[in-house]
Amino acid sequence: MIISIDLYNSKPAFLQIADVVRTAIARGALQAGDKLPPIRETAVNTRVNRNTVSRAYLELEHQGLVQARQGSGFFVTEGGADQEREARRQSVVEKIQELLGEAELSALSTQELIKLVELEAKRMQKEGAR
Amino acid sequence: MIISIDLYNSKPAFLQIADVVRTAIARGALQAGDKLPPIRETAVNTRVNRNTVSRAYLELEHQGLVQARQGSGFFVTEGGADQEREARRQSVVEKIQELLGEAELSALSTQELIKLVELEAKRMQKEGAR
Amino acid sequence: MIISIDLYNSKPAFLQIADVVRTAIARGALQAGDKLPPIRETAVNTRVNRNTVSRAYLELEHQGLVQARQGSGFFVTEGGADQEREARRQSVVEKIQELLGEAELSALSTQELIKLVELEAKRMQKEGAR
Amino acid sequence: MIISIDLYNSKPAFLQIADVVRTAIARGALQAGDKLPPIRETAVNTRVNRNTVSRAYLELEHQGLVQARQGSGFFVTEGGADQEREARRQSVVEKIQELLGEAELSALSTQELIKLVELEAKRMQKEGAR
DNA sequence: GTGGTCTAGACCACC
DNA sequence: GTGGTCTAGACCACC
Repeated sequence: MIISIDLYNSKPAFLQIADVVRTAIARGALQAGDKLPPIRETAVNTRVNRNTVSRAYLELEHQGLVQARQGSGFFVTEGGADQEREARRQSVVEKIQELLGEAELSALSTQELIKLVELEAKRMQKEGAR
Repeated sequence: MIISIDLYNSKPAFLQIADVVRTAIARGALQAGDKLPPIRETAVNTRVNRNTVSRAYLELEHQGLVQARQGSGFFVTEGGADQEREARRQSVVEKIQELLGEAELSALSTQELIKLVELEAKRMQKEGAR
Repeated sequence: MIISIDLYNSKPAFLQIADVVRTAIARGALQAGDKLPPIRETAVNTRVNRNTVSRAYLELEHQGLVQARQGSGFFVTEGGADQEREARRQSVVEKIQELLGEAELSALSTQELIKLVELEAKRMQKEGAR
Repeated sequence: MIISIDLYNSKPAFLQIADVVRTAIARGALQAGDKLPPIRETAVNTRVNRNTVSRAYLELEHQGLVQARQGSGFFVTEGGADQEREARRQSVVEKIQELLGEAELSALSTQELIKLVELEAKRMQKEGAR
């Protein structure tokens, strides 16, 4: 796994790095027990100081997604994937609630909203297939 | 129709007033040809200066949702409701696209997303029924 | 660029100010990216309150000709000049249609009308040269 | 010649009647010495009181376009057509001046203006031919 | 320094 | 009664 970020993005580099790892865990690209790329290696790949990568990994450790083993590296924890997926599910649920509120204020029924979701999902699939 | 706003909200008062009217138009509470509450009346109800209400109504006029008739008041235009509903639909579609993007990064399938939408819709219905 | 208006004109001051700027954009005196004179400066030059200038600039922003940048000023937008020129061309076409209708009711042929246009154009050129 | 007007038009009936006659004179449909339709007849055709028609005809007499002959009717005067055509020409010239002024403020050259006049003239001819 | 929002109050035009 | 324009002045946010 190679981590790369966008240095021109205004989002702090350490947050971007943490996000990339979180997404990899959520999607199963990194599974329980898997080793994260070493700090030095990620620092080179992202053209960022080692301290910045360190901060990103510590962030993930505080969150309980990964765990450092002295002299060996960072490893994905047992419940990490489930925890991250649950957090993302929560965030999606919140956005859905906003969406439903907005739909209600727009005279859009839930039926129509779901149709729109299906429609857009198909459109994205097609575009992704290109 | 009585317009009221939240003076402690950081959102400018004139925008809040415009939004209340826009929503009323989108939902059909104010229909084509209907008269908006007079500027002075809304100023009293919202505890805001006449100029501020004036600005809100002017905003809606620029948008083509209402039209002023000198000495008579502001009236909802013919195509106003359709225009506003279409704008809101567009905004909902954009949020759906964001949501689908996020769902994909979270290993959430479209099927699961739609189930979540249905679930939340039911929950909100229940809460609304209370 | 210095904006000045006629305070004794019955046309509202904010419209006069907006028209001066619109004309400057149409003629290329203000080009895409150019900064408008600051609100306070124009208020002094036109002997009008800041709010009045503000309203004029807001009008232009609603129209898409200029754009405000917080703490920096108002700037002419990319497509502003083209948009304004097209609008003016449209307005001229409408006046030409009226003129042709009137000419027809006056037993004036199109040929004669065009001769009149050329004649008047020359007269104005001479007067402008003085 | 039958005179008819639009009773729902906000323009006063007597002015509408006078305009119809003036246009007929300018176009040569009514020539020097020709008799205008009798007041009573025009009153019936326009569904208007005889006094109103009378006022219209008097207006034209004041202008020197027609002349009453006791017990006989109203007749187009000798110089009437020329006078009316000159007046209309003058009015057209004034509108052309406005147009040229506007064109100048819009970065439209006289050449382009004349092209627009020719273009619109052709368009109107085609539409009239239909 | 630059724009954004708001108030209180004046005077006007149209109805 | 209803909207339209304007002033003088306040306080704020972004730079």
